[in-house]
Amino acid sequence: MKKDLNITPLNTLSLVDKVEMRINEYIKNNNLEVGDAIPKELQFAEALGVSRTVIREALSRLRTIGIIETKKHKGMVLSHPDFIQNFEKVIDSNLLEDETLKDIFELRLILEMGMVDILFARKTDEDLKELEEIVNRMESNNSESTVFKLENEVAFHGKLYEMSGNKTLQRFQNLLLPVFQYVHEHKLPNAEPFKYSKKFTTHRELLNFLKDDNIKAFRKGLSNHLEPHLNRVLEKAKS
Amino acid sequence: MKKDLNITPLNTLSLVDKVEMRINEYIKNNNLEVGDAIPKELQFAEALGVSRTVIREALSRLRTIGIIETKKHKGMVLSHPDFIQNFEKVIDSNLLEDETLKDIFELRLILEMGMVDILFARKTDEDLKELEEIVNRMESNNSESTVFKLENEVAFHGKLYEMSGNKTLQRFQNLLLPVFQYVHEHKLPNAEPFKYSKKFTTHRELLNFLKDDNIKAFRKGLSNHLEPHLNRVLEKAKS
DNA sequence: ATTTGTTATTATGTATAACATAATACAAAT
DNA sequence: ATTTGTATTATGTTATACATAATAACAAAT
Repeated sequence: MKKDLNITPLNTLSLVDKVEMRINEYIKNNNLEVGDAIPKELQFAEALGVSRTVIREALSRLRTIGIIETKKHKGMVLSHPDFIQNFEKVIDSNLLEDETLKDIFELRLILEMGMVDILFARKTDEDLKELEEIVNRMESNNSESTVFKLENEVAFHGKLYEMSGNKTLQRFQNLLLPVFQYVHEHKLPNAEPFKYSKKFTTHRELLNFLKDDNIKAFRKGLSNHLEPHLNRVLEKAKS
Repeated sequence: MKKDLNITPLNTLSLVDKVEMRINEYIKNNNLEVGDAIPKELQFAEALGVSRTVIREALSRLRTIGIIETKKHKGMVLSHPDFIQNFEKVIDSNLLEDETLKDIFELRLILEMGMVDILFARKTDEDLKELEEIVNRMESNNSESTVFKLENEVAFHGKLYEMSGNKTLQRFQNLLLPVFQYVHEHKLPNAEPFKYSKKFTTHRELLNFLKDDNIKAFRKGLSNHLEPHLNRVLEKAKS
């Protein structure tokens, strides 16, 4: 029997919240760059008129997202935040929403389809040689061990990301992979046997398209290769 | 004249580091789910034999990455971490490495090229109507104001992401956009006049491909549309 | 009977003081 | 000249105390 007063509650920012903002401003306003030192905890505390406790918690937040680094017992300096690092903990927590998990599943497909141009622009002969070795292993390894199969699958696609030359993309995909596997196994309908509309494009064929510098065929082949996954998320869309 | 003793330094994890891990373990081992309450600060402090200060800093980290939420003066509960949220602060800090910035620039192109399949699977007539309105505005707005042009450009491509139906992708792209603009303007060589190898594909044409359900033409057109950007990152690759 | 006021309890927010420990610079010793 | 000792400094950690908001239980008022 709650009455909806339709009035927005006033947001009481905590001291730490405010201090965090102030320190961020301080860094920006002083045009500080990576490597530059920032004032000591006590200096901040005195300047802002709050206790060291509050300062420490605000600094702790900045440290958590990676924009400052503390040299123990020495001081703090600005540092390059790691774009990817925080994802790891988030993903590792197993607390993401189901919808987000599915979004991530799609994201991985999107990335792989979208990197084709860059992949072809940057692939080297050395890359292709390595990739061929992976494919060879996949074919020789007919032991049907599901674990090995998956391992090789990951190696193949992982190599593609590596070949893109985009480290952030590569790390991002590495992070997405476990989510992909998880959603694949637990969150999507009608898991296995999938009927391909056409012939299934093998890893060997994909490799050959790369070697022949045939981007069109590769794109089509990759699309075909990923079709079962893609279809599952698209089926969902229709229902 | 450093002597290399060939002995690995012992990693001195701070108490907070350890406590953070312990609390993470606690959550996992007890199979706690979103919405579940976690013990009070004092209970943690007592159980782990450390001061409340340390507990608070560890909890602060978990709060920063979004896996717990504290109801002031009441207690803490597990919450869905926001996959994107942490990026905002990182990007806003202006402290990312140049290489990461360029990676992100590419990432945005990759996303846009890669989402075509999903885009076509999910687009609705309503979407197309909205998109058409945007294109109409773009064409009528011949005031040549760079600001307006950019605004419309953003609206058009933003709408494409919205049409993908993938909220995470959409938010991700929104985050990437300012980086994209920044790199576009400050970090890449030979900025403007770009000679298209073929005829430039306009927004109107892209819209029509969508309406005609012509995915092939759209893909090609989008590739052409993004060519100047793509070429710039690929030029870089060769040098 | 419902609302309002009172009170006690609890948990987080904040402040303060103190000590531990590692990094650094510099003096002292050999 | 290199090593060793020492003072200083800044962060890491603990302990204690109080402020404040949420909650519940119950009394008082209409």
